Amino acid sequence: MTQETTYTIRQITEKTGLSAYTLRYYEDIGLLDPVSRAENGHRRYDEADMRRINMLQKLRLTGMSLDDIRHIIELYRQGSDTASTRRELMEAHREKVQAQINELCEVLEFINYKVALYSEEEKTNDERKRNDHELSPVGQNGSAGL
Amino acid sequence: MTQETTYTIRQITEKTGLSAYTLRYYEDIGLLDPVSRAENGHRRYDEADMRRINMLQKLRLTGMSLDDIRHIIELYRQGSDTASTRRELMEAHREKVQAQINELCEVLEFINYKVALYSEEEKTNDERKRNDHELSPVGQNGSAGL
DNA sequence: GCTTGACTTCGAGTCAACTCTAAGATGTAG
DNA sequence: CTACATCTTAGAGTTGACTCGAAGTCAAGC
Repeated sequence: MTQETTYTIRQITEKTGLSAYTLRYYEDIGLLDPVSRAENGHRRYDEADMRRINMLQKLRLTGMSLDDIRHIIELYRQGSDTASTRRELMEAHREKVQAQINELCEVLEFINYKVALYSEEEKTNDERKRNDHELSPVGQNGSAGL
Repeated sequence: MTQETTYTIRQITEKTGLSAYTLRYYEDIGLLDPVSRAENGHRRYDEADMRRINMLQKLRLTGMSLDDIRHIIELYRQGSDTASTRRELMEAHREKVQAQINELCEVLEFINYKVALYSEEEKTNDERKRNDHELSPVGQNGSAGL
């Protein structure tokens, strides 16, 4: 049989950006299946582990809790009878992610507005400085919030 | 002078969805300026407080830490000399938010892929069930990850 | 006058998700 | 053989962001 390529925990930390602590933690709490070992007891991750970790990271990015992720993995382990439940969970999650994206886009607008406001304040401020020795002070920026 | 409209903490919880605990906490750690009080010592939030809270919520949505938000507020309190620093911080944050949006869009793709995969699995599964009494089993879905 | 309800304070408690410590095994380089 | 790096474990500690408990004040209604 062709030997499958495997990775040490260190290699996984480099590939994923997750710490070794976190990788062991994920395994402890059942997000990863027990990772196979070299003769000395060190972990050897395989491609399937890598795919699982990738999936974890994607779902974590969207703010899904480790508990919810574990739930889906649990269902997966129970076989293809759970496919429709998994699909439903994913569809529900898709709505949440879409909502997140929409919110973030709104905040992006807001940030753009703030940047413009601060730029304006900078300009006004510079002007005041230039004229400080002969002209009266200019009013504070009269704008909203912060 | 025209009396400015003010709000009780309860009204603010209703408007913002933040708990009263959280509102007091935000004030304690300096995210809100000390809120003015009624004669009985109860908080009376004004429009400026509302705007600040709105801003806080928007930035929190993007995952900015309370500490970073406080830093910007601190700068704001120091006056318009800090406008350029604030602008730079906001521009840096804008990049992060843009990156977040991009990542979330990628994950959305991934989720769509998973939904399709699970749907496929469902279908195959149903078929297997329908034929269970006379046909041989069908192979597991041979696909990636989870 | 007594109860109810909305608030107040301060300090402590909770939760998720790590993150680290300590002690020990193994492997490689000098 | 010694030194050092890299892993192992179980369990404790940390962080950020709340969240709550206890005790007290105050106004309105019965």
